[in-house]
Amino acid sequence: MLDYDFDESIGYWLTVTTQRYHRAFNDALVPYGITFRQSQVLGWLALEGELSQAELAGKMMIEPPTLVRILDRMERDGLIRRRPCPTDRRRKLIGVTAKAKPVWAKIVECAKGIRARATDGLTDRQQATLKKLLGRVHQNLLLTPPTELSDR
Amino acid sequence: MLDYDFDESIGYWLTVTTQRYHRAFNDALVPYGITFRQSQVLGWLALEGELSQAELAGKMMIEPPTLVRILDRMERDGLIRRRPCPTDRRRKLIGVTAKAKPVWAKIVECAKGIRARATDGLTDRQQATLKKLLGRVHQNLLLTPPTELSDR
DNA sequence: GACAATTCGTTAGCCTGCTAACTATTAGCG
DNA sequence: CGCTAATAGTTAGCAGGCTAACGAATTGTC
Repeated sequence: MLDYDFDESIGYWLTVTTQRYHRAFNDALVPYGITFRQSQVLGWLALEGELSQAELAGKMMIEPPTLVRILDRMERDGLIRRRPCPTDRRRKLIGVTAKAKPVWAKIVECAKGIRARATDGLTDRQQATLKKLLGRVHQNLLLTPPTELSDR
Repeated sequence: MLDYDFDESIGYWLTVTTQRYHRAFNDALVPYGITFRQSQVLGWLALEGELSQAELAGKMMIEPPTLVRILDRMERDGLIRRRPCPTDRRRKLIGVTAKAKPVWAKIVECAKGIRARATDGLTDRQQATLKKLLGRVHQNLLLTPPTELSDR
């Protein structure tokens, strides 16, 4: 039978919990017409000011091609602006528009609500533990996979 | 500024860790020509035998339309078979093909490897804690969102 | 027995992930 | 200076997530 317990796997719980989290977040954002990833873009821009696409992709831990289409939609909806970098003609600087600013205030409320809901019943210590354990798993998986004898 | 610490958010760690996990899993499965979700389908079928699509979607915690395309690809690749249910003409029973069986043995090895890598440095107690905390977050987010005054 | 409500699988349309490959530009080095 | 290498953004193509809406079949109810 070669059975393998998905229920017992960390990966299973990681998957279903994250899925649930994103769904809750996206549902909460529907009234404002944006998505989880779009809110994250606005979040980083609010924190850091203008960023290039590569920098933003780095902060969000996604690949640049993934970011391109997220930004395309946000630009289409008038939430962000792409501006050519004055010193490097390859780069484009991403900035928020005036239209996005009031949206951002709503998102912060939303995010706090979801976070509170997600961590309901968990003590501060437990939340810290959860983050620490997730951080360790993340770190473990960042390392290059143990391919037999890297050939370079 | 209305800043909101993505770094401090459970959602951030959930997102990046899960992404990393899926990427590691998919990378490891490339030699066998299948993906994480496809391996999960084979896993549940190995455990439970033939299942309808609705049952399978329930086990995998995804929506039926999402499953349809996953199964389409697996059927195209000859890994599974859709068989009309003899007692209910709406249902289709999903079963693995002979071609899929040797693949499944490989997947189990793979999955164990990834799981070991992900949990490297974590004690059994810490792994249990992680699963318990994830389970609680998942449970919290399953509840219907606190929409103001459900109107029915 | 007939009609309404429900369930099953599917399709269409949207958003998000990835890799590979391309163009344009900049950086590095002989 | 000039050529190679690296970098920034994009496109194309694939896989996976969702909701809304549909036809076919079954269930429930009067």
